Amino acid sequence: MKEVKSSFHVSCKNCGLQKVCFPTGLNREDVERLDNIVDRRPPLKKGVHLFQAGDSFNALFAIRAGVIKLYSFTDNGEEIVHGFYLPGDVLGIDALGSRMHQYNAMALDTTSVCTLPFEKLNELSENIPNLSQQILNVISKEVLDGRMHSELLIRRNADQRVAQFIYNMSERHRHRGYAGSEFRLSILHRDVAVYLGLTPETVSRILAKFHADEIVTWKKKEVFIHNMHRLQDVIGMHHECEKQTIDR
Amino acid sequence: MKEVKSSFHVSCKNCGLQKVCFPTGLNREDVERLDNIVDRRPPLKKGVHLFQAGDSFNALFAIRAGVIKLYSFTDNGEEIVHGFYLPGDVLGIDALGSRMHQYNAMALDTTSVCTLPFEKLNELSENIPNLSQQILNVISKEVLDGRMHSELLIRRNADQRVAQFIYNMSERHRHRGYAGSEFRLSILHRDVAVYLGLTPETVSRILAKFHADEIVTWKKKEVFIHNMHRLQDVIGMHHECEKQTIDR
DNA sequence: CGTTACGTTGAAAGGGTTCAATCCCTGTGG
DNA sequence: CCACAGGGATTGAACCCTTTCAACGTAACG
Repeated sequence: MKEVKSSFHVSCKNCGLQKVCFPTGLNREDVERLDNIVDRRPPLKKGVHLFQAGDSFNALFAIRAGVIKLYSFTDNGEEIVHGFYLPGDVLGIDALGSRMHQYNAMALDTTSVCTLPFEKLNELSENIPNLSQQILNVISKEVLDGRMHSELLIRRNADQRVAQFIYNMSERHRHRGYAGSEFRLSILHRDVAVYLGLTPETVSRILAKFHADEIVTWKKKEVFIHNMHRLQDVIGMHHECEKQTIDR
Repeated sequence: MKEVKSSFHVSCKNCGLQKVCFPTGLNREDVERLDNIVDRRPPLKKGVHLFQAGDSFNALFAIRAGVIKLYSFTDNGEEIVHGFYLPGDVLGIDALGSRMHQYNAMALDTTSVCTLPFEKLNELSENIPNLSQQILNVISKEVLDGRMHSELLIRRNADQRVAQFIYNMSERHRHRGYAGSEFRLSILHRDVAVYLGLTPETVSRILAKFHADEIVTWKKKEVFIHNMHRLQDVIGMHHECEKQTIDR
């Protein structure tokens, strides 16, 4: 092992996110081939854009560390937050049709990203059948995510939205091998409010209530879920069986 | 011309929806090849399901005539309407990842559908480069549609939602070569309400107001837009330039 | 011609927003 | 090292839009 790679040069093979990210269901050899087309760059600093609406599309991006906010603006300049992308998530699907990014992607914290040049990915998928299905999976996740977001906005009151958001984040962390009841979340309450279609004031009041009720505490950037059971009760979940992988 | 084909046997080549549907950007010969894999069946009667959540996925569907409602239910049994599919629209994207339909698709009126077996479509797309991009376009449209739905739900009040819905329907009809200011819409107000995250009562009141203000009349299944300008004003649109293709 | 589901209209209640003041954390510069 | 600035978070009170509940009207279907 003669080359010492810095942390942002971890290969797919050695990446802990394989189960969440792209290579799911690929064999060792194919992961190697995927690895060869991946372009890794120094981390993005907080507040920097990975891409912006109007940028031409060249590649999909897989998050290795950090958080990315995908957002846009309405005609009258109000911000819309479409989602938050965690390590293992794939970003850039919005540009697949028009070959131009439709939304803005901003790092909310120091964020490392793997770049997957789309042309090379396509060439590769001609030889790796599982890969094209994998691409469909990633896209499909994006579609379902949008639908779940709509569902949240239509049929849930403010309490339920906030509870569902925290619960989803918990599941996503758990799915990545972290503790589901205690994690760091570098997302402003303000951004969560916009994502949930609420005002920052409302979110603040609800978090205060959850804290007082000893359900969840979210102070600074640390989330503690004190009572998962009651959190699920707020959402209206039936919690017979513990498992259920909801992602983004 | 020795074989007389009934109306639901129109070939892609002779279909008026080419610009809206799949074959966009394919040459004459490729359309022919696509045509050969398309499976056409007798129309679905009102209330019949094209597919239901849990059905295994075999094919994408292109609407030739009629309307399809895509919907599901929340954990506590409330209906969620994800969208309405008009002639030229492609349905079934929700199943691309899991190979199983996630939602229910019901005909709201007598509806003709072209079935595009997915395996055959994939084989074909290996030889027709434009076709795979075309598939991406269709998927991408689905993603963007979901995001636009969310945007509607987050940042618009009831008046604006109803106005936007009618305006979008108008654009979609216009895009298909029909009059944009006067069209038939076989969608229950109740379903629109669910789609917009409102109650039927609210939608009813708003439509009454739009009628009284001589902006839009929607009685029975006929929509008349009396004043497109004021409709756009309700939405908050800037209407310098008339064009802008918003689809679904 | 009756039944059923959809649509309409009214009045009251409630959940979330709005507006405004204050607090608090972080980062910056003296 | 401390003071200050600025953006985000918090808290309170009034308001308003949408929902809810209930009653009635009406269109479609057998």
